[in-house]
Amino acid sequence: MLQKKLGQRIAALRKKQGLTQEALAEVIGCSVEFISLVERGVNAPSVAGLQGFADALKVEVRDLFTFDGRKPR
Amino acid sequence: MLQKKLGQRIAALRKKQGLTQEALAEVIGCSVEFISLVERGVNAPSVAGLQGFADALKVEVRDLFTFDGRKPR
DNA sequence: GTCAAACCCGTAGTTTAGCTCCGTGGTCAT
DNA sequence: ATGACCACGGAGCTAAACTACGGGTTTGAC
Repeated sequence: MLQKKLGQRIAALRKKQGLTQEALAEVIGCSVEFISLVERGVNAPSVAGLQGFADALKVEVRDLFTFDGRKPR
Repeated sequence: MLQKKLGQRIAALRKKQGLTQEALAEVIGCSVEFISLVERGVNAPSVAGLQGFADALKVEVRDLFTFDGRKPR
């Protein structure tokens, strides 16, 4: 449930940056397959990995957990 | 680095709730030792585990990654 | 000053999942 | 019909998430 939403959030942020899965993988330094797994919610990145995703997507880590219509405080 | 700050954040939230490590462990359903490891930044909870921590501490997951003086948007 | 609550910390162990590589096959546009 | 992008399966390695046990330190109350 959580990792599913996290994946969707990451996919959305990636597209907003105009990046392909492969490009994102290269920036982060991980495999393309892993990006796919994460975005589909099959796997979640480790906490250490979250930092890499946040950096690559140019957001704070907490923004990765800021979903849909929820207004950030 | 990240897990260190995460641990401090969790410890702070726990104390704000007036909970002991043991009490928190019982609510979450994990061992007391693990709480200790997490708060000291030795280990980080898995993404699935984060939900448990957030629930027990009565915050959103993203609030676990909202640190120090950083102003939330 | 002693007793206990709360916590730190080491060691050692099991199991999960984070993460990889390789390959296939589907879709869509060009 | 070729290439870019992605979903998906199988198969695997390894680090780390998580546990139990045991001892040791600080703190505060009495």
